[in-house]
Amino acid sequence: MKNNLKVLRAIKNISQEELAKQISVSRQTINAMEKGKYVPSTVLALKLAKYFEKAVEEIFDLEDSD
Amino acid sequence: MKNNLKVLRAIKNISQEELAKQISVSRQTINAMEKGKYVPSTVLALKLAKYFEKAVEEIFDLEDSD
DNA sequence: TTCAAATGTAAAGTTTATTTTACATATTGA
DNA sequence: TCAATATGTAAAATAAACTTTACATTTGAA
Repeated sequence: MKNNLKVLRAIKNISQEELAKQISVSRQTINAMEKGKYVPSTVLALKLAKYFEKAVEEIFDLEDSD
Repeated sequence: MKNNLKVLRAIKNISQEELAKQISVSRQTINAMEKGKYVPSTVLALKLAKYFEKAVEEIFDLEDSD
């Protein structure tokens, strides 16, 4: 699964740390997600979607391997 | 986090087992989700959304406790 | 009422998400 | 250039997702 977090974050011009704070996770969790190192929980995905005012599907995308 | 899976499944009139097969998880995973026992991964949420032709937000809902 | 299918649940085990700490590198502004 | 801030990464620990097996209960149709 891939995602646009890095771009969305750039548009809002906030750091990984700031985003982490906003949605109450560690900075490493944000970093790891952006680097595609793991798949977040649905709660996290919904929080990110809410924060960026996007649909979950606009941020996260299934891949053939999923 | 809550969800409508039971209702959506009733509309399509398929069993937990059938749904499990469709999205390649165990029946217990479907059952546990419906019973609110745990939060699925985003991959699973996206697969369910695709299967039911709904947005993730139409199936899953954040609660204050999230 | 009876039988089969569907659902609920539980325990044990495996895998994966997430945290914490810590450090190295990159970037940027003064 | 210097210092601060941002990012990448890694290891160890914990929590949570998910599987498998197994069994009990419910439901619905013949």
